[in-house]
Amino acid sequence: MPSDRTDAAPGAPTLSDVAARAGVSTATVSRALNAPGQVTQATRTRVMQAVRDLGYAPNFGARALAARRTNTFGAVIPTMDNAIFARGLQAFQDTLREHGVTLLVASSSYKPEQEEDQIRTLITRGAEALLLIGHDRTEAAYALLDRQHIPYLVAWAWDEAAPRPCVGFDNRAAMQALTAEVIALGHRRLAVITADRAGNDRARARFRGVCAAMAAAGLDAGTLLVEETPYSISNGAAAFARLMDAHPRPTAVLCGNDVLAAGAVTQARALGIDVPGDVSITGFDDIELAAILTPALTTVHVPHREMGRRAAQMLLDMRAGDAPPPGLRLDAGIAWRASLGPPPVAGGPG
Amino acid sequence: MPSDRTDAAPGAPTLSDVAARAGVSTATVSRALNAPGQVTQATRTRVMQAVRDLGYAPNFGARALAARRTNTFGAVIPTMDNAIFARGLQAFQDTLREHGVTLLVASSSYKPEQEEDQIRTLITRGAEALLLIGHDRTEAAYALLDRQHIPYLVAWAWDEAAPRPCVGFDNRAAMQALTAEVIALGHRRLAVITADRAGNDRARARFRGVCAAMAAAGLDAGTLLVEETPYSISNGAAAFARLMDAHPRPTAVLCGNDVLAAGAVTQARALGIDVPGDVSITGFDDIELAAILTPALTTVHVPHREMGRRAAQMLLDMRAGDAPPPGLRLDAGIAWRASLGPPPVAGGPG
DNA sequence: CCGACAAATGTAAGCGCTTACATTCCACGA
DNA sequence: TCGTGGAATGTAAGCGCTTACATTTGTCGG
Repeated sequence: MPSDRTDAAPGAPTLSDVAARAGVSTATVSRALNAPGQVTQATRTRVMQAVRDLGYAPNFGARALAARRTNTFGAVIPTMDNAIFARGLQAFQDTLREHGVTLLVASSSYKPEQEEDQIRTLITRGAEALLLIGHDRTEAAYALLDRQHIPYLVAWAWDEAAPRPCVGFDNRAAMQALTAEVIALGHRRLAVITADRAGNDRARARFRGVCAAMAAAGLDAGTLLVEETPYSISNGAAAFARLMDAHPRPTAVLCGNDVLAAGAVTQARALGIDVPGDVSITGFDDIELAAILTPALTTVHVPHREMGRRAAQMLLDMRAGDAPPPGLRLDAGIAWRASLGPPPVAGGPG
Repeated sequence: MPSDRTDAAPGAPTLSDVAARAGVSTATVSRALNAPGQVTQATRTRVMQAVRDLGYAPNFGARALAARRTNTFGAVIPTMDNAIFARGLQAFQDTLREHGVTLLVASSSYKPEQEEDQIRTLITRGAEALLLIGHDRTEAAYALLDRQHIPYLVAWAWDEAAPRPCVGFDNRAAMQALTAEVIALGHRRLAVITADRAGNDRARARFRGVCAAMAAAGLDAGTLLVEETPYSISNGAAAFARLMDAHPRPTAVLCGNDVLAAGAVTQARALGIDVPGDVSITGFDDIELAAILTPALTTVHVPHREMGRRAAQMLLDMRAGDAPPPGLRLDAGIAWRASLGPPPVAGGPG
């Protein structure tokens, strides 16, 4: 019969309720829970029984406050709407879990102010380290991170000039390589469907990759048709439809990612345009969707899982006090599938 | 120059650092932050400046501890891997945000023990109310919820017999209606690709819907071919391939959800089987993917957004102390697309 | 059977915040 | 000029936990 004040209003059970029921002090309960080795087998059993009887669940806030650690990391991704970040984040989370760390995820809807907010929220909730996507963000966000002494890592983007730890692939180089292949197949009239480039360094880098490949092949980048639109299947479809109104039509449409490409492929079918017979379409990311489209999408394969794993490892090391590691560059290759082929004969080089 | 002990080790700035810098007490800072009206304009300005200067972010744990509220809800969904729950959860979250509530999401991988764990974790982190998917879970999980006095709501499933508040649609009835249409088109040899039914009441209900429709049409449910496999595109593809080895082949394959159906459709193409010419395929959920498959998928349309919105509203009411509401049933209709048609003539009723 | 040492347990001081209550300040009317 | 009341601010007591330190218990050699 607990005589503790906490049983006046029967709220959720607390440590001292458990202690009272088990007939020990709160310190012993705490130890039984967190360092079982420091407690007698008999005591532990008694405590555990009390925990079960009461349906006790510890209060994270109180624990964090007292112990000065949370074992929690955070990640802010641009969107949860599509699968671009899902696989990498899963690997990130799995690796963290192996090390006893919980991951909190927030999304910014590709908006810098919202990202800053989410960073603050995650810090507030005790994140001891943060994973961020790409380099573009407000100065205030970086300042906040520094003031709070929170280690952070930029992922999904590798940039040799970056003044911050990052892990990822070279978006520009990967897109340049893909574009070079497209050009090698004979395509001359190219178009791009890109996400908003403002505030999105990955999108900008990919776009620059296209331009670089054209320049390298002696093509005039001024002939490149550009559609800029937020990531979504329907936006990709609409952008593709607009491109098909151009005269002359482009023979290859390079999409900033697989989601836009999915819209393009779908729209092509709706318009009765054969892919890749009439127009070739490429993506970027190689999400699961890419392989099940009709035709299956030729795209840039990104090592999502490895990136997630490495990111987790790097961030764990940084929390442990290691010096910020140098940027880690992973390779992104081309996944060859059916949506890319030579240009139609009638529309060949001219 | 703060003389506070907290500046000995320059950790993250705290309330009292801000107070010192602004030249006021911690109480005033707290008020400036949480109840700006109670503080002079001048004071507020000074405090806010100090907050910015220091890059202060409040400590959620400490705040929750002192204020005894977190404005946080939780949701445990079976998986984040596919899009089934994404749209509904987004609407849920948006509605909560309008009311100043933050959502924490965890996933259980369709495993009851893991779900129990995640429920405990969310409670631990201060969830004041929980959204759960479906009715199947351990007794211990329900006991925990009750002990902690946490209001919770079951979503994605409506069941008139449920002893708990729930919001959703009638999985059995919806699947029965779809199956009835399939039978009405002339199909007699049916097959089902279902998720594991153990621990998944939605999958069981959908399966029962198929059986009920067959019984109602005078078909022998014993002739139904059944493939049970975890939700994933590749599992759906493999299950479909197995079904196509049967003699005689089924003329319609009813999938437990769109993800499995996506696998089936893809596999059909790989096998050179025409959909719906040779075999019809249906899904369930109507996720974005359904419309962009080739052929586009006939499926059960689920009112994800409305369900999410309603769930949020119900849970907010419950937190406010309202009596648990009666179950709320939403309608799920059929989204007619291209993947369902009459059976091939050679394989007609016989 | 005793003392010494280690293992088990208890005591109590905060962790950073909110908020009830106490105090101070200020504008205003008499 | 002073008293008064409400607004602004300060004081300090916890919220539920962990952990340094103190105390008790148990074990073993002599």
